Amino acid sequence: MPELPEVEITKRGLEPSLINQIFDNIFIYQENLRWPIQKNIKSVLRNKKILSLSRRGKYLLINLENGSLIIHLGMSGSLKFLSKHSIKLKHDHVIFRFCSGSYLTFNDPRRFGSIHFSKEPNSFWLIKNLGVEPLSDEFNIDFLWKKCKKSKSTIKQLLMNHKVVVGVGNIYASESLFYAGINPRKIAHKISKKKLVLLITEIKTILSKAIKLGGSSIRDFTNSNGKMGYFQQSLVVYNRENEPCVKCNTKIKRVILGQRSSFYCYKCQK
DNA sequence: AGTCGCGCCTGGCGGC
DNA sequence: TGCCGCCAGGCGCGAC
Repeated sequence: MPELPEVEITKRGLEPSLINQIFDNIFIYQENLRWPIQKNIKSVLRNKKILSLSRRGKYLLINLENGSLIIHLGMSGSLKFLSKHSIKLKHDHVIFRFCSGSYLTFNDPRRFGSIHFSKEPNSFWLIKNLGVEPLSDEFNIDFLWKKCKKSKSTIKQLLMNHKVVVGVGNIYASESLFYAGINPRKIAHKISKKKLVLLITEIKTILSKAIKLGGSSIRDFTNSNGKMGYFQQSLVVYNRENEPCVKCNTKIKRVILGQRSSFYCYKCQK
């Protein structure tokens, strides 16, 4: 399931191949993704050149002369660059063809992903209300302290609230709370400033590390080279219910918070 | 205004 | 072996 690191890896992987490509045609095999693909997307993209790629939260932005293609990978989405025509795979919902004869395919078994076009992506409805980037300087103790002070929800739910901070999904929320020694069920405004400082450091560290290692993957994610990420091998609590804690050997617990599985060690995380 | 529960969708897995 | 039912998970939205 792609989180911020996976999207960043996809972006970095695709960028060299996509820069300067000019859209020729778009083949839509399934228009009902998380949001229906807009009807005019073919005409909007045709003959437009790709200038750059960027990322906002888990949204990948393919920036053109006239606006941006906004792609979300949902839970199971992946993008692949193909230098020449190839057989359409199951769940290849959209295939972009470039004038060079190369292709970009959007594959997404669960169809939680989406594809949009916007002339001004920063004010696009899916983007404009997003919180701060966790790897930016805006994600600092003053910011998180203020957010926590006025929050009645648990720290894990606050971390996963994309109006607060983007890109921290279920896996990295669980992992960073473990490293910071904070119980995911702890109410946000009851956590000390000192602990929050540590939490910020751990989030930044773990996301950077995951990007470096090539992204994590539980089941569905493959990066743009088609290789499985291997960060999953270094997950310490996520999906490890009843396995021993790496620090103290206590059995890892699983609880549901906000409809999501959360994993933690009740001895190491207070 | 902040928080919570719902539903979209498919593949994989456990149970019989 | 085959089929069924359940579950995961991102995230916008409506309800409170």
